[in-house]
Amino acid sequence: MGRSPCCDKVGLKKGPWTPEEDQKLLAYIEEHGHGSWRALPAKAGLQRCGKSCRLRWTNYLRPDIKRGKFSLQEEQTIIQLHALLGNRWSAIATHLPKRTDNEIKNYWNTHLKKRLAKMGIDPVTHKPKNDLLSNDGAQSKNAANLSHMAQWESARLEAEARLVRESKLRNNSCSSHYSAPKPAELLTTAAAAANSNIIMPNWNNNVVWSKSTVVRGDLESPTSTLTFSAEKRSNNAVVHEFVGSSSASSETGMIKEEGEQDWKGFGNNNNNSTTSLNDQHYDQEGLENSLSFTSGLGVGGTWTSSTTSANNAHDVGIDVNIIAEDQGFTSLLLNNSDDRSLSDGGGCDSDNGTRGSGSGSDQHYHDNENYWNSILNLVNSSPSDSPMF
DNA sequence: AAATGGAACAACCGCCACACT
DNA sequence: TAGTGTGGCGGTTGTTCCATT
Repeated sequence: MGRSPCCDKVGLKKGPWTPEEDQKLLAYIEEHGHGSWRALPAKAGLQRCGKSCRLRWTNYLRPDIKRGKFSLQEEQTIIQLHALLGNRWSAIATHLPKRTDNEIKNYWNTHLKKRLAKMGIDPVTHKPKNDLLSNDGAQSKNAANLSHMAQWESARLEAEARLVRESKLRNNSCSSHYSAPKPAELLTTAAAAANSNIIMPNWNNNVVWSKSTVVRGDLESPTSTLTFSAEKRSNNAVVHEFVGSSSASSETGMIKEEGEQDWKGFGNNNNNSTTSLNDQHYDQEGLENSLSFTSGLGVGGTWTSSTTSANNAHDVGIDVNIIAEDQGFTSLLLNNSDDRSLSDGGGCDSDNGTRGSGSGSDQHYHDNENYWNSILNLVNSSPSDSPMF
């Protein structure tokens, strides 16, 4: 017996929502929470399917949604995260407070994609189109795809390794015999394959070249959302802590706003085994001045804010600690990137675009301190910190 | 003023993963 | 363990708005 489609009932309304419907849905959820979406329409007196209600709520009615024009900062973040994550809109949305994945997706398709294309950057690979056309186009494209895939694969392997590690640590908290494979070991192949250059544009018509060195965020497998490890302290786990400070406005950065927590009470029965960014224990009152979060990691190694380029990281954003969670892994990555220094977190400043006098591929891959630094800087820093704007 | 085409956005559809029985 | 229900995600489509001719 097959499963019946969500909206197969005759008589269910489709199409645009009316203000009355919105009101009904809003009122019901405010009073009862959404509970089971499937059951909601009947209870709320709506001739809609549950799925439609859920979409309407998550994409439009939720109070913690910011609508309207995307800021430059947001645009930049989207582009960079897209280069990193591909079309994982929900993951990208995690880093854009108050924006929905649908909105970001639409904005990408209608604005950013075209703009990148106009600038001669392939919106899929984030590489210059010339690059793809010259040499062997198909080969380059394949390499780019491979890059994305490799990043995914590396993230997936990392997540798996961590899960195994965590469960082992819990089960054998006192055992020292466990030797889960280090992420670096798991990732060697993927990391090597993923070592490719990605372009970061800015809207001043400078194309900023960067070389991705496959430093990775804490990505999960492609089928799940981008999350950060909010691991409980286990016996063997080293817990890195990053404390940043910022005067950034709430418009940028990964700041959790009031509404997000408020709505947790509305029947949200998600029991994700992982903790999303939104679940990080942000101290709301302290957001404006300081933020702290921890990331437990089961692999040895220490990291301070000065050991990576993210020395000017502010706020909460991509989990900087994780990038340097494993020195072995980091070393591997650094080696793969021709031992490029990461100490100068200048991000994607104009320096990186000054390649006019250069020649050949070396200039082509002109140091940008690396692509990830830019992402980190941009996502983590206030707009005023960004040389881009 | 009407027609047309493109842009922007809301909503739908199909698939998938996970939880539950 | 298989079957089923549910929610989430990404791709796509439909509709509306607006500028141009």
